[in-house]
Amino acid sequence: MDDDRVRATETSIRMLEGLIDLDGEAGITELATHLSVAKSTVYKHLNTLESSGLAVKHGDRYRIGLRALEFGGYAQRYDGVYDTARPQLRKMADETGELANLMFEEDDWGVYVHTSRGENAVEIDTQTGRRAYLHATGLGKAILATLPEERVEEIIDARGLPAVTEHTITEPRALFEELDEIDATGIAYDREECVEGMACIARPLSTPSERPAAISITGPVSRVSTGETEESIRTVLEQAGNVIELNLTG
Amino acid sequence: MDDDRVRATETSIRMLEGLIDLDGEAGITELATHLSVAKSTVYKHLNTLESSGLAVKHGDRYRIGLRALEFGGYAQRYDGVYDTARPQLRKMADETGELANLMFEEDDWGVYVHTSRGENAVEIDTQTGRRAYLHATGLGKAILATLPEERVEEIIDARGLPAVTEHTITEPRALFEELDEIDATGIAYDREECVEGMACIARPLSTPSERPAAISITGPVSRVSTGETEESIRTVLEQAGNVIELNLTG
DNA sequence: CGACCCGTTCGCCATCGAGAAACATATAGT
DNA sequence: ACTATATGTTTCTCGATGGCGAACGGGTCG
Repeated sequence: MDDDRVRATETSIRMLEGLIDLDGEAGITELATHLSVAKSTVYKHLNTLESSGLAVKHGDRYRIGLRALEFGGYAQRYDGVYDTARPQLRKMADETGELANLMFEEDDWGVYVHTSRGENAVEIDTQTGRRAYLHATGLGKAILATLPEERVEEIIDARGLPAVTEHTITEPRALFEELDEIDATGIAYDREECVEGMACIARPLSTPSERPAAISITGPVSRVSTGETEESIRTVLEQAGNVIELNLTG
Repeated sequence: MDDDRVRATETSIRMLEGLIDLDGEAGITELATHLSVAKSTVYKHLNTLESSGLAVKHGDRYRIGLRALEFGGYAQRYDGVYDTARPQLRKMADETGELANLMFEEDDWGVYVHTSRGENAVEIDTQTGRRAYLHATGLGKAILATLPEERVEEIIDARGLPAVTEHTITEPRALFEELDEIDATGIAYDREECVEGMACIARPLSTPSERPAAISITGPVSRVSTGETEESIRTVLEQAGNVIELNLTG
């Protein structure tokens, strides 16, 4: 039965998604045609969203409002992992000069929750809140490695194993093998599986929170994947991870 | 007429707010009694919110989902100010050792959009997305100083001038006087007007974006408000602000 | 084992969300 | 200057649906 959902809420959310599709900003007619609904419907929904701060009106154009950020903040911080990890990410970024990331698993997705940029950090899009396939990033694989096999199956069923680049693992068999190895070594590697030319070294976090998490360092293959730096990045990850885990259990 | 709003959407949003009220986490019955609506209603709304990622179910408890963070990210970044300011905030934090903040005005509120912590940064709550009265913070006053008088009147009408601490400006007269001074000097001070014991030095940002913004350094009165450091913080703010403005107009 | 408490399901009804079309207002074209 | 066209706003109508209350079923605690 589809009767345990509220359609009006769903369309309101579709409005927000529509705004994103239309480069984050749209007028009423524009959004109405994009979503194939009546103008008056869009009008009422945007009005409602605006009065709660989830949308913002500027002239005749609408955008997503900062209120969403407030809600997001609660999602981000409720278990303390974010707050604890944040200074460590910064330290990681400083020590390596690269890009440090924190990811949570939620709803079968990997969600980038925070990033910290070192001096030479690459400029790739790790916008806070962005979702990524768990099997296609070092962070995601690190997370998957901590989950029971059935859970991983579930996630595969839900999201599939699409190829994000030509190096992405797309075979369940291969994925499970790698997860075993990650579980054994405690470190996950990603060599251009997520972004062409980029590599990523990740480490799962073992926290009291029920929300799976991982941290990583990302950079160009040329820098991150060479034996020497790889070694030092691993220790940076290890230390930062230990500190985070200690702070959370202590 | 109240007919140009969507009630179902409003109640969905009330559910999210309710979750916050209940310490970020609640069961269905709990939330139903808190909001004084039928259990089945809460059930349907949370179900809907969950399937879009705005809520997350863990066992029988619901929380706000990280999807909100994704939406918030778009609100944060659409005009480029956030991305441009971020590295400068970090620099400000490093150079002063204190807490650096970025605030936007939206919907007559001041919204904390990013913070960067220096070595000695105080641990106060500047959670991303948090809203604050514009008249009661250095950041807010810096923003108000850039707005036309009518706009400031509007904001006062909408949000009032409540006393946040005993030092908060609560008289329109006094506020406008200070805004004039801020406008003349380009710097806004806040001495315990927002948080007891804390001072804040802020500077408005003049950007191509129609969204008013300001940056600041916050710290204990004892450190921030003494002549010498105050001086150096001012120059740090000035420089960072210039760089941001230059990057955005260039 | 029974009394509760919770999430879930069911069925009902007045409400209200959604659409279509008319209206108002601004901008562009000739 | 005056259409023509686009947009946001309003109105109206109708069927769907949101919200309720009550019943169900599965835990848990005494």
